[in-house]
Amino acid sequence: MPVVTIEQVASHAGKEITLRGWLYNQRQSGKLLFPQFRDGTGVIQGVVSRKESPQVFETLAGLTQESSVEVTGVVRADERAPGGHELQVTGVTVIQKIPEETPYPIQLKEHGVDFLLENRHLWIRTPRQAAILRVRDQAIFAAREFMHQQGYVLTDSPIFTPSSCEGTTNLFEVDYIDERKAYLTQSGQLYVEATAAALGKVYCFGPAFRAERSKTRRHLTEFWMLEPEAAFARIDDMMLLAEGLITHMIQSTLERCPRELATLKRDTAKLAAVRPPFPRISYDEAIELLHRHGNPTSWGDDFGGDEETILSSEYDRPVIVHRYPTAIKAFYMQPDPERPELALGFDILAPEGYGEIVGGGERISNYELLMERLRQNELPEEPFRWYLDLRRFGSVPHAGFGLGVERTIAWITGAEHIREVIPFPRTIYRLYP
RNA sequence: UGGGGCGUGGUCCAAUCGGUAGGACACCGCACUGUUAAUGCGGAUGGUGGAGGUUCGAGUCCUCCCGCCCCAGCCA
Repeated sequence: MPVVTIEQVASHAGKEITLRGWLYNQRQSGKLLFPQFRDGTGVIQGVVSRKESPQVFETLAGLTQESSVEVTGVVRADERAPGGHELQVTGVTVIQKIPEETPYPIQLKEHGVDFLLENRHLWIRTPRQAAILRVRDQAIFAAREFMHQQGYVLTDSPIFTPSSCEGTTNLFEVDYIDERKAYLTQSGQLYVEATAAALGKVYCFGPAFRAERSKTRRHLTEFWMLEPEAAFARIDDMMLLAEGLITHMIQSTLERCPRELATLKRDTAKLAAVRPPFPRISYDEAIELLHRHGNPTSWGDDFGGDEETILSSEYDRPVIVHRYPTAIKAFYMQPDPERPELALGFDILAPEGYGEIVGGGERISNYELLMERLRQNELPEEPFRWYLDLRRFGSVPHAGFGLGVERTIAWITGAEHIREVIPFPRTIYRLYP
């Protein structure tokens, strides 16, 4: 008896097969039983007649939701079944029955956020959550595929770091060996600047940690970033790369996850519109645009949620905002030679209110200027010695960016909250499960 | 870190002015040969986040604590 997955059943129509999985739900109608099985690849409805298979009927009828089973049956195309195919069950082996006294806690009805997050380890079994995690897998796969195609080498950055990367946000401090302190990285960028000088075009992909007390739907304390860095690259090269990366993530998800996006009821027309070129506007132009919309932000201010919403709602695809005032950007940003008060940096704002998904730009390659910026930002010199070395030994212009994986996936899936798009979200007040 | 809000059976909610804490779902049983979060009837279980206060009487009012959510800030 071939063991197949539910996503493969269509190609076994008319044949007897075996499925391994869980009892997702069950309905009874007189002498007919409609168990629904899931195995991680999908859900299929079974049908059992009491008259024809009394033993199988009794076994399944006594089973509780999410009990684990191995079922055998004949695959039949049937329009009445969700998914178009159903399983005429001929045999069932119970692997574990959940006792009636302690039923499975997640119902197919509505639940509150707190309860679901407290039961995240079980919540991920529901079709919507499983679909999100599959889209996450596809989007990440596509991102790495694209980077590889573009000739970028994966050189991951360390998680333990001796100090802050940007010095602005709060870091998680951990005990290291022998009473030393280490910090969880908030960005791998500084390290890919080093590997870029070694390998040319590189990127890192990994978690980043921020001890900020951010409590919005766009923030996690632990999240994933993809950070490319390339020697000799300029700001325009990076805008082009980011545009290509985002487009590839979107288009290949559309192509390879149509079922998941349908489960999520995502409006795919909005995603299909995401093609290069993305609109590019300067910070100056963005300020003008805001003023035309009656927003009072004055030149020199950074943009908040309201401003991002106004800017991104002008376009049907992500918008790139470039050349922000140096004062509101990180210490390592290269000033624009034509207007030193501006930094050669850019952000990409996702449509539909998903906010900033990319931030990047050119880095300072001059030793003296970088030293000056470290002092201005009151950062210690010692932990950055190696970083300064990069400006002493064959310094070249270079640029890169960071892409927030969860924000991007929240946008692709249409998730209300970023915490739904990572298997086990970590937020300021939640460390369980 | 500021501002706002919410904690009631396992879950989702209701409870008028301070006056007997209730329903639905889940679970169990019965009925139903095409159900789609099935439906109908019946059953058992079980709760006001915690401490104190006001009151004849507190889910409801007051104080403190705990937990969580939303918005802003910071950022990806």
